[in-house]
Parts: sequence; structure tokens; C-alpha cells
Amino acid sequence: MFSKACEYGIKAAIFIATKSYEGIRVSPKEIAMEISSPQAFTAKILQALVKHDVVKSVKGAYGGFEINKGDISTIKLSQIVKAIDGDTIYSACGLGLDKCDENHPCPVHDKFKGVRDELKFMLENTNLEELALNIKSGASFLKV
Amino acid sequence: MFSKACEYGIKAAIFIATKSYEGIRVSPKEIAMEISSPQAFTAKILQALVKHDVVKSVKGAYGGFEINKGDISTIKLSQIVKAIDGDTIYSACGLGLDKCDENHPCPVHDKFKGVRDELKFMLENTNLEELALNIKSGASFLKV
DNA sequence: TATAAATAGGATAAATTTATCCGAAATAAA
DNA sequence: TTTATTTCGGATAAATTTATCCTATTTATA
Repeated sequence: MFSKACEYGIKAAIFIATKSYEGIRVSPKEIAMEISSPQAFTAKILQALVKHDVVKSVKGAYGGFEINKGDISTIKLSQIVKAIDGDTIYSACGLGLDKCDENHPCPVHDKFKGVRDELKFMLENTNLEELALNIKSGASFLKV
Repeated sequence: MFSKACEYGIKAAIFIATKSYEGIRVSPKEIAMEISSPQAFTAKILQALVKHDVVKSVKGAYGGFEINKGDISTIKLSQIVKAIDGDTIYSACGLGLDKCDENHPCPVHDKFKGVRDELKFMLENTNLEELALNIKSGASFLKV
């Protein structure tokens, strides 16, 4: 469904959010530990999230990654997915046709429309806050 | 969403079905032309579909690929996807956790459930016949 | 039985994704 | 200003997916 990079990105953003509530910045090392991901690769993904304004980085001693408290509830899953995988997952043709629309549909165009739209709606209407709060309360988990 | 191999496999199966109605066997070459896919790679994917009993192959002169007419309406998209990509797309955790269920959910477990189930339902309730008939009637297309 | 036509399948290459490593640049504090 | 700490970013490697090529095997027909 999502790329590994995107899975790591989503989990990283959620973890950073949980820490940002307490005003604590976190390092790629700590993030990787917490979400069971390869550290250097995770650092690369964090760079992409910074570039797309999903998380904020502070360089130098006492630096790290954080998210402005006020932003946590406005950042949507779709922004994270888009920053890493692009939006092809819910906008491109399910069978890979370059041109696929109502006038020139692929064989599964209509069948797929519902699934794609539901995925898009879900991603655009899920914010980091609800995900982070469930992690904090122990209702969900970032690793096994 | 699906791998390239899976996209090719779905399109190939649909094309074979359209020809099988007329009792015509088709070659990897003709299939690749019709669905705009690399021929040798497509041939490999056809082998997988044969192994999983989605299509039938006849070796030797006058051979080719076909689907028993009676089977066209009973073959589901889910069988094709499963044969090539496996069923992880609608059964695995959206964030890649090895263990993810009601008791130990990832942060998006509930959010994803709806999308995943709808995708699963769609794949398990769409048969090759309806897709092939729409191609034959010109209501949908296998290439640009 | 010989021949031509067709799929099967192994070996290999190219492209992409995933992952690692290391030095450069930035920054807070001593 | 120096030092220690930390992200940034380029180079590279490993793994996987996508794609190609060539030979073996099968089979209908002449």
C-alpha cells in the first residue's frame, strides 16, 4: 500500500508529535528506536518531512525534531503521504494507464473509485493529534 | 497500489478472457501489444497465472493462453492479485507492523479497516466476465 | 518421424527502493 | 572562540522489482 519510507514517515511524525506535547525534541536515533526503523534511512525521510513543512528541525547542540504544538491537530495524514510517496496512491489509475477517466476508463475504473475516494477522504480527515493521543494513552502502538 | 507485475497480470487476464469467448488462444506477444507491456516480463507473469490456475496454457504449435469459457465468470480479481502480489495489500498492517490487530493496533488500524475491507470486498466480488465484456463493448480500455 | 511453432524456465541486466556511511554545516554552551 | 552536539546532504551499497535474452521442452502437422 504505502512504501516503507512512507510507513516510517508516518510513524516518525506521530512519535515526534507525542514528544512535542511535552516540549521535547527528539533525534533520529531515538525515533528509529521507538518505531523500529533503520536510523540513517529514517533520517533521510525526516529531511523530506522537514522540506515539506510537516516537522521542524533544529540543528546543532540541543537540537532535534519537533512539531509546533499548535500544528499537531492541523497536520493531516495526506500531507505526510504526499511528501513521501506523492498522491498517486489515490489519484493514479489502478491499472497504471496514463490516461484514465470517465471518458476513457480502465476496466476497473468505476470499481476502484469508491476505494480510492475512501482512502483519500480518510487520509485528508485524519490529523496527527488523534493518532498521537492514542499512542500516549496506550490505545495504539508504533512497534511490536 | 498494485505492483507493475500485478497491473500487467490483471490486464492480460482480461484480454485473454475477451479472446477466449471466441475460442481464440493468444500469445504473450499479442497480449503485450494489446496491454502495452514488456513482452518477456508479461510472459513471466503469465506463468504465475498458469501456476495459480487463473489461465490455461497450451504448449507447442497452435498453442497459447486461454481461459475456459465457463470459468470467466467465476474468476475473481482477488485470485489474480493474490497470485502475483499476495494478499498483503488488504490483509497486512497499513504501517508495516508484524503484529497489528484489535488488541495491539497500529495508530491507523481502525482508520484503515474500512478502506482495506472495501478493497477486499471489491476484489472478491469483481469477476473477469464483467471486466471483459466492457472491453469488448468498448466501454473501457486496456491501454491509452 | 522431422519440422516448425509455441510455452517454460534459467541466467542476467537495468531500474528503483531501501539502507548505510561519512564529512560538511550549524548551533548552544563552556 | 572553542568545543561538543546535532542535522544536512552527497556518495555508495544492498535488496527488490522490473525487464531482457537465450535455450530447453512440448506439441500439432506435414
